[in-house]
Amino acid sequence: MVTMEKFNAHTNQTESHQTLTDKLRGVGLRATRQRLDIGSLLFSGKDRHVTAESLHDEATAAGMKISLATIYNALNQFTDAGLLREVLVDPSRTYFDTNTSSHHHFFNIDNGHLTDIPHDEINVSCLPTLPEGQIIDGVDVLIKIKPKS
Amino acid sequence: MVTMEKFNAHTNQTESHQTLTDKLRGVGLRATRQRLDIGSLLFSGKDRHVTAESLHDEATAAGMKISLATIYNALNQFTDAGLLREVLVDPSRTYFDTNTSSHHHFFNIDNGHLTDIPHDEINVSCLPTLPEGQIIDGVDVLIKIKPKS
DNA sequence: TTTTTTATTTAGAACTATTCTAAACTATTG
DNA sequence: CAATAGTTTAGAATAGTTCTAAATAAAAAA
Repeated sequence: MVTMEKFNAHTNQTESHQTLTDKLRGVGLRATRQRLDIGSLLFSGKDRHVTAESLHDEATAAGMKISLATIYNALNQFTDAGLLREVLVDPSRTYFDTNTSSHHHFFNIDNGHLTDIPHDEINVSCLPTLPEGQIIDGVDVLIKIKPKS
Repeated sequence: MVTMEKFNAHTNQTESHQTLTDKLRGVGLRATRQRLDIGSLLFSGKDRHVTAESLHDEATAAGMKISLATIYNALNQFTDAGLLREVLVDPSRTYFDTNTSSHHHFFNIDNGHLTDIPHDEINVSCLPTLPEGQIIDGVDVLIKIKPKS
């Protein structure tokens, strides 16, 4: 069997070093050694979830020399460029809600304001099968909003 | 018009100092001056969203002497007891996802693992009317799971 | 009651994730 | 190549939160 490059279902193109360079240039970022290294870890076919630290550890283990600050920079730049997406987990500035009934929230990313979405105005038809032996602890829906243009 | 105590739709009882004491005792917490003060700010009828800091500022402005550490303690204890609910916003340990398509997540609160929920396995019928002049920036659904008992 | 036990509060230190700073470095442009 | 504009980096700074251990207050026992 011949060695093949991996096919990426999201970008619809093979992920070689060259296309990674193109990908970075395409979003206005210079194809530096560090970004190529980071990109090679992130965009090699399968979908991944990483934190800055986990990625830094991984890069270090792979013998790549990249500072933690650069990892943070790159992750934020990739996210701004739409190459990554942030996942809301494990909040730092924690908001507490006196309404403990099942309901969800609008979060105004412009001014940080949080407002309730009445329980009956949103409907999560939650069919997904849970991983074996697991049960639901809670469901959070956050709709991030911002001022029109 | 006679002064009336506020009626709380959630607890189905009037919110006097006495019922606040009961409320705290009911969840196994001593009715200390600080917790009563904090409770009087939180549970006086209307639903609220607060952070530890905002509540501390508010308490201080109201002439209450409560340390920030105590505010944190109380908010966490109230939350553990089900009197408050945490809202996921403004993450600190940020997770980045290489899958930028619209999809959501399972978060295993036991071991911190994050897994994708395929796009077609969850459905948010999102009817709510947005506040005037606002548009949607993104929707996050996080289903927190844990091991069966 | 008074005493004893146990929970709570607190200031300040510690911690953790993240961003900032400013100097050294590197890619790109002319 | 030289100039310029973007990038990397170590380390300092910041912010939200938790921890520590001593002082205090509430509840239970006597």
